[in-house]
Amino acid sequence: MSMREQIVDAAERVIRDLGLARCTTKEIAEVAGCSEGTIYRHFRSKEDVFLAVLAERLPGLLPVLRALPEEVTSEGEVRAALQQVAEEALAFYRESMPMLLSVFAEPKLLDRHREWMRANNAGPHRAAELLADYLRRAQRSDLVSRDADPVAAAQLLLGACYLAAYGGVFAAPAGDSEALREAEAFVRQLWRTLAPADRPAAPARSRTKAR
Amino acid sequence: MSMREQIVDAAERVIRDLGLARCTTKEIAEVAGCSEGTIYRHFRSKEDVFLAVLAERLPGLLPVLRALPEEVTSEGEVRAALQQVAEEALAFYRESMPMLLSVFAEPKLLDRHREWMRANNAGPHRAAELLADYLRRAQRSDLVSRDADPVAAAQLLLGACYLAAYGGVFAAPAGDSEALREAEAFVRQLWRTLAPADRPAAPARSRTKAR
DNA sequence: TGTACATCAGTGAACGCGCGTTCACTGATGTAC
DNA sequence: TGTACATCAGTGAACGCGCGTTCACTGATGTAC
Repeated sequence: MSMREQIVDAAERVIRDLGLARCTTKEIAEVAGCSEGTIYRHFRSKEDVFLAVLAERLPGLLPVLRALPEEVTSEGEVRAALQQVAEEALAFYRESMPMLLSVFAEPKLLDRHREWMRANNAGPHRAAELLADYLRRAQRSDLVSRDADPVAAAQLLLGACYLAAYGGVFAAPAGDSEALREAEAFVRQLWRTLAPADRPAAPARSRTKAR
Repeated sequence: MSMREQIVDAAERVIRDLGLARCTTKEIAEVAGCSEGTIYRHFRSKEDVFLAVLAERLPGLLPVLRALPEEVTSEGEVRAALQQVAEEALAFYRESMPMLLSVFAEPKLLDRHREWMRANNAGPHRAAELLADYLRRAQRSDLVSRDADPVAAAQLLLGACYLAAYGGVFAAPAGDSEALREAEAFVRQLWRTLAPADRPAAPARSRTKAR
């Protein structure tokens, strides 16, 4: 692994362990196993290191959403897709939370990160858009009610995952695996409350049977 | 206004304007119109000033949720209540975002804030609980479908508001009033997608009877 | 009322510390002939 | 192969700066007699 990669890795770890405010060049160098001077052989400033962490080390949620199928063929598929999206979203938000939130403490860093996100057509709004697109396709195939607002539904699902992740990180900073499993189980149930509104097509049949 | 209040006000303004990382004792003193020494007549440390800001200057969302009526009498009432909750939640999250998020940059501060929240029985989970309680009461009065999971529904609604607020702050840090109005209009529509699942009474009168 | 003293919010210069950044230097590696 | 030189990632001591915090001091206000 190149020195540059080691430095970015180290910065990420320090941010997670000690917080952005305590992520100093000294600390990064120690974890990376190099001198502070070396950092400046690879980056113009500490801020550039942070930007590299944000750009290169944040797990992506968008790829998952871009991979949602073009053709929607069955109701079960929609259900499974929503469930998977919810799980991935929760994992992503939990993973990124410490870094995403810290950035708000330093407006200059936030500005540059925002600019990068805009240039790469990323950001929270894109996730909702992609999921809404999928729901619209499902609507066209009559697998989701035409009454439902795809944008609102996407926002509801992703928002619930986001809030669950935030609540988890807020309540238990360390990797509380029990709480995490609980949240995962909870998120898996979300579509049950959200979906009935989206599936009036199959109401009589499946619903009477199921209950 | 006492000097103490002036200092807390000043700290809040500086955090909003410059970010937590740039909120120094010098800056606070300048905005408060006193010397740096004066801050230490009223607070033991800078961290204590921040905690006072968090405890005393964050607008409350919980009071709104605690004010939800005990008795639920009509379907229109539920609709109006959900709409109001969504608007208040969006406003609260937008308002608090810069401070709530910054805290994650400084784990020590986060720890103390969390402890305070716990002691005061507050936090994100409480909001969802209170809203879920209300939905349960509505269920008991048959104004919301018994099939709906109140906890999930509460999480969906509040989560969507939270994500909308986050997206807003992320996309436009300054008070972009147009984007804000857009988000408000959007949030006002959320219950339309969420509620049908909770109100089988309205769309198909026969269904409630059937059960 | 006048005098002597006590109290205490507020001052601002000074402090030591830890930060991000610089730079003259080292030494391993590559290249020309 | 051996020799002379160039390159460049990495070093670590040193720098100046801005930070949070301290403390001897000021001066307005209150109180006792």
